Amino acid sequence: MEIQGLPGRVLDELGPAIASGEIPEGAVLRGEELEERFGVSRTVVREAVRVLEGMRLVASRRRVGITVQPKSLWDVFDPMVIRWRLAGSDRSAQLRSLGSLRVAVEPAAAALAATHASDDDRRELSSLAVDLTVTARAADLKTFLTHDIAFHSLVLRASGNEMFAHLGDTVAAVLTGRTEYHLMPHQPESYAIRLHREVAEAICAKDPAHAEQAMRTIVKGALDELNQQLG
Amino acid sequence: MEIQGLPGRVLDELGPAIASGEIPEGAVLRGEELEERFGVSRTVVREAVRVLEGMRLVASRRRVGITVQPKSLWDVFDPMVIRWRLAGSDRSAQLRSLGSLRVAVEPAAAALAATHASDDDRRELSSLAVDLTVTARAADLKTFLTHDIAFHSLVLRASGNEMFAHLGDTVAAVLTGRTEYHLMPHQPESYAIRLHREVAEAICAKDPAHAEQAMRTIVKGALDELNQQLG
DNA sequence: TCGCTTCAAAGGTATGACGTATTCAAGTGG
DNA sequence: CCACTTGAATACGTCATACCTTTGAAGCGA
Repeated sequence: MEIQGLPGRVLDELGPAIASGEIPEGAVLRGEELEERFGVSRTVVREAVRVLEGMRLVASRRRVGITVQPKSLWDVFDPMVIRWRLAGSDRSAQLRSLGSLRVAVEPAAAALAATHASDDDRRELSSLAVDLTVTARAADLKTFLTHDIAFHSLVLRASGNEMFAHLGDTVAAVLTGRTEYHLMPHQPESYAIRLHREVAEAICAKDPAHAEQAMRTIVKGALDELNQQLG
Repeated sequence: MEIQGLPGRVLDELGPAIASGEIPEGAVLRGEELEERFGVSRTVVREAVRVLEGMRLVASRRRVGITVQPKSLWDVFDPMVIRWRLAGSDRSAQLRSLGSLRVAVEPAAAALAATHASDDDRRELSSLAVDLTVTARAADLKTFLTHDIAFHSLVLRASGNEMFAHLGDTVAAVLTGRTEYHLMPHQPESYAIRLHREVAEAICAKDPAHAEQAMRTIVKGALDELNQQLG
């Protein structure tokens, strides 16, 4: 849960309902209705609605009520919105969007990391690449996922760009979702593993072009695979 | 103003103060203190704080107060946060981050637009490229900015990726900020203009590679220029 | 039919009361 | 002298109520 207390509980039910389209665009909710539905006071409902308003999921107007905004206005980069959509019926659309985003961002992040990463980051990256190889051979999907997330997050963080770094959690959500919904080959491909090591080596060798190219191959492969599985 | 009513007023003052670092990380505010400072009731303060909490700018804990979160936790993709940082002392850092993001995203968006754009989008894009040429010759900076924003927003939208599309407003803020703070050559360069036309033509000709390459040259040029001006 | 008035519905704000977690410190025992 | 317990102070959390403001829509009259 991201936000605490009763408003958090309301958000955890209302947010996914809206993000998944269960409550459609243009639907109108009344505050009193929500109070009854969740058995909480006006204060709590209002605070929850304010947060949703901050994400542009809803807008509140006098004499009308709380209306669900058209999707095009939603803050699709908000981590909560992303999580809610990944959990709901919009999952595949969200995964596609995130896939394209990864193809755009991660190669650039890898290139930047090759020039900006600290020595510690470079060492950690090499270490993670080895871990990936080992856990892949052992077919230990759970640990593999952990290391995969750590690897991609670290590259994003090492890029030195705060916005790229912030996408680490989102990428983590994508990778997790991919394994959870069995959208992944049961045995991690050795080719992908080799590419991860290539990325790590290129970043250690301060070779931006190579790091970018290898990372692009990784994320493009992931996107192709996704499109194949989703039809 | 993004959020209405008194909470919006509080946000418009508190948000920028936090985002600009005027109120530093780790600082602790008390609700009562904010009530007095803004002359509003608990209700209003609490709702404003909830929104800030949704952006991860602050966290509220019992017996402690409202503490400003470390920057690394902020939702740096939230449009409000971006605007606040662009308006404050963090402006140059924010512009750099956004510059790198553009280099990553816009070429990818251009490539996608070349294959996904509708015929209407393609026509509109050609038209905007012409408008850009004309207003650049006339040295009409204000109108030029309008068309420039329209051009880049349209490419992002035409990519068919909702997340890319959502970055349109952010790019608009960057372009606007660039002219406002005189970080732009007084007369738009003819080279950049030619590249814009190249992008439009490539998208119309359904040539993803060319569109991507031309757009990359544009945004890389913008980033170089920015780095030059900021030292 | 058009335009004005009036009314009521729904959110917006203020305030008082009470609940509750959390911290800090005093006190206690070893 | 240290560690643990205990209690009270503090600041947020929640509820309930009252009243204000806005605004859509019904109703009325010209």
